[in-house]
Amino acid sequence: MSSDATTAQEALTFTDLGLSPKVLSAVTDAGYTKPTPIQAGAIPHALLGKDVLGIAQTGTGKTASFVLPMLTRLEKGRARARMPRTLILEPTRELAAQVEENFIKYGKNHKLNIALLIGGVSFDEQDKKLERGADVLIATPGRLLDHRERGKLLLNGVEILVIDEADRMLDMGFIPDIERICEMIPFTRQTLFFSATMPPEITKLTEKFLHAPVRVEVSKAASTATSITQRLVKSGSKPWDKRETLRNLIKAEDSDLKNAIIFCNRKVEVSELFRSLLKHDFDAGALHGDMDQRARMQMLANFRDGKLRYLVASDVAARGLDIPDVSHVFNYDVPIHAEDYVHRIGRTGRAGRSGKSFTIATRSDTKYVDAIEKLIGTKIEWHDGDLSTVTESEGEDSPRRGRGTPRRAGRKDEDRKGRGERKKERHARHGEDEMPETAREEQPVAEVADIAERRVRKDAIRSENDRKGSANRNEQRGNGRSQRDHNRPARHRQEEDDATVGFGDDVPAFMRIVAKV
DNA sequence: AAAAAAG
Repeated sequence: MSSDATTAQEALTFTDLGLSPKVLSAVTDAGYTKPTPIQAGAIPHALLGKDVLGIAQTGTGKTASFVLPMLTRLEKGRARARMPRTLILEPTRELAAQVEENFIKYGKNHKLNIALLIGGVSFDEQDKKLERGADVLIATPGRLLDHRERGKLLLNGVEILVIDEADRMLDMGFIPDIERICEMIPFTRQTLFFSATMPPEITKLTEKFLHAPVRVEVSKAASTATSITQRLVKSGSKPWDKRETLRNLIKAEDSDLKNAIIFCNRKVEVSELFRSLLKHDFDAGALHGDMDQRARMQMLANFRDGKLRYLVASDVAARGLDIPDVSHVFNYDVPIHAEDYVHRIGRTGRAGRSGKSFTIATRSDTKYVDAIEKLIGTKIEWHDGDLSTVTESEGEDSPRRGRGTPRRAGRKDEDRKGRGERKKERHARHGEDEMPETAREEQPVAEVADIAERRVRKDAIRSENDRKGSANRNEQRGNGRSQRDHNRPARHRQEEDDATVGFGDDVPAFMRIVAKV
């Protein structure tokens, strides 16, 4: 490590950093004048072609700290077919897409070919972009290696390599892939390496793949602790109890609540809660890794644009996602790993705003709550009395839940069961009148993803209609429906027809229709 | 007890 980049950041503006006029003009147009500490520290060195080790959390302006100097450096030279000039590795598809957006935003004065290589979407378009010659290649590791193995991609022309969120890659078991990829790229490259923390494995990686890096360390966004109000909320431990707790909480917060991310620990819970909220007329979307990629993208976009007020999500959304104005974070489940708590609540209180987080806790969560409090170094206040006052509803063996009703099945269980058996179980559950309404809303992940996807399609059709400004909606609708829809079972088609009733510009009506299903 | 990523 050569030097710590300590500069008088107060005095700095973007014009002092050595960026090209094209980049500066895009930065100005985006409304920024003053670089963040990580930007001020990293950009001058990155522009000189040095390796950079950036230690910074998300939300510190880290992305621009590599995007801006890369754009400046890319102005010289051209990309050749199948030989990208730069490569950015990201741990999740959403983060990769977010980086692409940054390149589009700040690269608007450049003529750049940007290729996004992520899983869950078709190869064709990605192949075409590679063939054309990519100046910027943004990828998740799996899909990148897939392209390489198919011979569509040569990495020996890469001039700049960015490894982002390295510690998260480690958590996700990507390090062997990262090492493989690093070894495919000539060592004459420049490497920009970012991590929020520096566990020993990551330090080893930097020693192996970075050459005399400039270390830029940014203290944790001091705002996190101060601008987020944190509360614990007691709840009975049954799913219907927790859902009711959540609904009451949301309603009580209504006047303060602009929008909220609601985190669950598991994908099935995301699906269940999502459906439940729709049923109760909440303006909700869902996001987890088993959903169709288009649905994932659309849900996130709609939440960002304010078309959805609530986003029920797994930890895929816990880190790094840049959604500027989230007023509330609800933890429907206490995260099992304390660090995840910090990442989750960090989705609110961003950019100097204040935020609120509520964590629903049951008796069995005590030890996880303790671990969180230990990690953050403070006790979290209870919102409305602690768990000693909570009343648990009946257990699973009780008549309330009914005989033989299986406990919530994990995905593996679901997969092992035949269709018929699952159907039988659903029928059994529906026969139980005394069971709370919300307790019945169980639905395999795939089906919810399917619903999500149909919503996405409707949304797409709607924007298409808006764009054309057509007078004849019915005709448009007919045209907009794909062949696949006609192949759907009648019940689904019916839903879709229902859903298009009252297709207005003001109200996303399709949501309420889905809720009636 | 989970999630993420290549199918």
